Amino acid sequence: MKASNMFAPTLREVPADAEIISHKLMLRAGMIRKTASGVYTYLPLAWRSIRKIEEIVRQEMDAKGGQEVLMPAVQPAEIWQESGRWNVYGAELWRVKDRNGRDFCLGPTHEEMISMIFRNDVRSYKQLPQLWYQIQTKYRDERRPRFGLMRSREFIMKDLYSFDLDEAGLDKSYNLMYDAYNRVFTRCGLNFRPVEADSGAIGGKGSHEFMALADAGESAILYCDTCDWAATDEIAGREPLPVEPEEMLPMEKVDTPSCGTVEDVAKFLSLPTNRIVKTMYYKADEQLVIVLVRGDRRINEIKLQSLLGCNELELADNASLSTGGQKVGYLGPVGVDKIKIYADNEVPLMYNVVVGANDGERHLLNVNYQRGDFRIDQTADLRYLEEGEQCPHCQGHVKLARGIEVGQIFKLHTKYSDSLHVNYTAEDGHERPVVMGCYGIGIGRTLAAVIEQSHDDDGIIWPMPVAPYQAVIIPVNDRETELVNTAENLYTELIAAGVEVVLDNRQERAGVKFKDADLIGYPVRITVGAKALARGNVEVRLRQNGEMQEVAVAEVKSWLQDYIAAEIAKCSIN
RNA sequence: CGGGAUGUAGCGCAGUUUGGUAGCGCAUCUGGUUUGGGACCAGAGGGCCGCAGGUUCGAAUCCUGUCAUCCCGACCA
Repeated sequence: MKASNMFAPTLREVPADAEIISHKLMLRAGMIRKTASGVYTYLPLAWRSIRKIEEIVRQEMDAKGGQEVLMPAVQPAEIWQESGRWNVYGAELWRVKDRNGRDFCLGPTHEEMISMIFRNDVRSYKQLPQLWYQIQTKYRDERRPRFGLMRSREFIMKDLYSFDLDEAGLDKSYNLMYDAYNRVFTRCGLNFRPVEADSGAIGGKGSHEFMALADAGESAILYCDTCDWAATDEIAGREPLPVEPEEMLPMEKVDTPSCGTVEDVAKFLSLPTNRIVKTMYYKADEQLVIVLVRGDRRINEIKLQSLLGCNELELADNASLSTGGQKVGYLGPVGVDKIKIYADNEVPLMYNVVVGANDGERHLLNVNYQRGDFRIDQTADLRYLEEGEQCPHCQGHVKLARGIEVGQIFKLHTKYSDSLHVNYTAEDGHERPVVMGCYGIGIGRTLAAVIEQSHDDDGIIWPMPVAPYQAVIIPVNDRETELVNTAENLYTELIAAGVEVVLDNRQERAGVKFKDADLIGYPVRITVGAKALARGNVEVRLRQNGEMQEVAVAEVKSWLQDYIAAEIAKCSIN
């Protein structure tokens, strides 16, 4: 590619709406442009990198026996109604109507579609297992698109679906994908970590997320500083630690004026926050429930929602509380009889706790569940694990990091085969539901994650396997024909050798070309200048560390080929 | 969904308070000088001031509505 004709509109200034580094750099390097909120056009440089990531994904999927298909982005409402998700998915499902008013959606994912295909054409156990995948544009009408390709409404995603005879087959498929994902992200040059995860709206039990570690990440992950346990904050939890028994003191009601929060109460009573029990009213599908948690803990609404099995969960507003004369900040479980009470596992073990008195600005001291002071209908792990707590699996301690979710793998079991009646005929002649798994990779998000992890003040530093081009040749002065000719010849030779190289033949001063080269992030820069050329050399500079060396013109091709091969090898497994 | 902010040239912004017919930097084009880290001089082109309505002799500016974009929050009792 010659830069004079390359469409890479680099910017000196960043558009004001870019917030994180990868978004800014992709805009500045002329890789993407915004078309609407959360909808982007991929310009040539971004598209080249995207295709490289896709290719890595294809190779690793194929290596596990995956077969690529392409399904429609537009899906009829009927199949979503059949699975029940038309109503469950919520506002993020991008619904559209055709000219006749028929309902469709732009697919956020393709479980329904692929299940239909399977249902129509696969009958026998002899045809299993199957691993089908697709790479395509998907849609989620995000409540708040942000951070460029990181959280967009239209995005490119690889989804693979596995169909197995039984759980053992699913485990095998799942493990194949677990391995494939490690290979994919390693080959993309990412610093990542697989973590135990919640399966969310897609459903099913058993899931890992692949997290690229980055401060700009939207997910929090907890990991052990000693063993290799790691999980998202959404599901991380542990059994309560044993509590020292105490003498149960008589319950007492005290005035606690203007103490609206746990911190206020703790301060007012000179007690640590872990001696208090928080009482939270939630509205779960319009049903009021109470949730109790230790004062210094945070309720994990994802855990709560999956326990309650409700579609919508929100904290109750003041209006729905005031009926009983209760006051936010002074709520408690004592004396409550009509509302179901859920408690985090730690709560029933606690002695002499403080709770709201449900009586003006007062709290109750020395409340003991074990004495029967209040009722709990169900206990469960309902809180977030916090940094610094003991690891759930060893004596180590929990650390917190941020990550970008670039992939997730799920065991769906028979969730969709049951609702959509996806069966096969087993060896014994009976119909059985097929056991499914699904495995996603956010292609654009992976690209963003790479940049997020690999850049400096001047621009992007591409890992070789996903760089849009491997090298750039810069003749330093375009009036000197010897420089220009050498650069041209080198370019022709490298192209013939299969090197992905750009010749920056623009009528620009050297400084402009250097700045653009750094911004775009070509891994190797070949500078053709008079001084070195007098010695028969060109300068070769590495983007990743700025190292510069002279290489004889005749040696450049083999030098580059070696370097590229070595860099790609650095990002490979085995 | 709630709150806040912003929409003026491709990008970044000023002008709005106090209404008088639109400006700066970068980018673009032309000519010249320059040529190893975003050059300089001279000139030029480019804007329905988000959109719609209203007030006014006159609106980027005031009023109403609407759309879009961005940020923060989405309840810790």
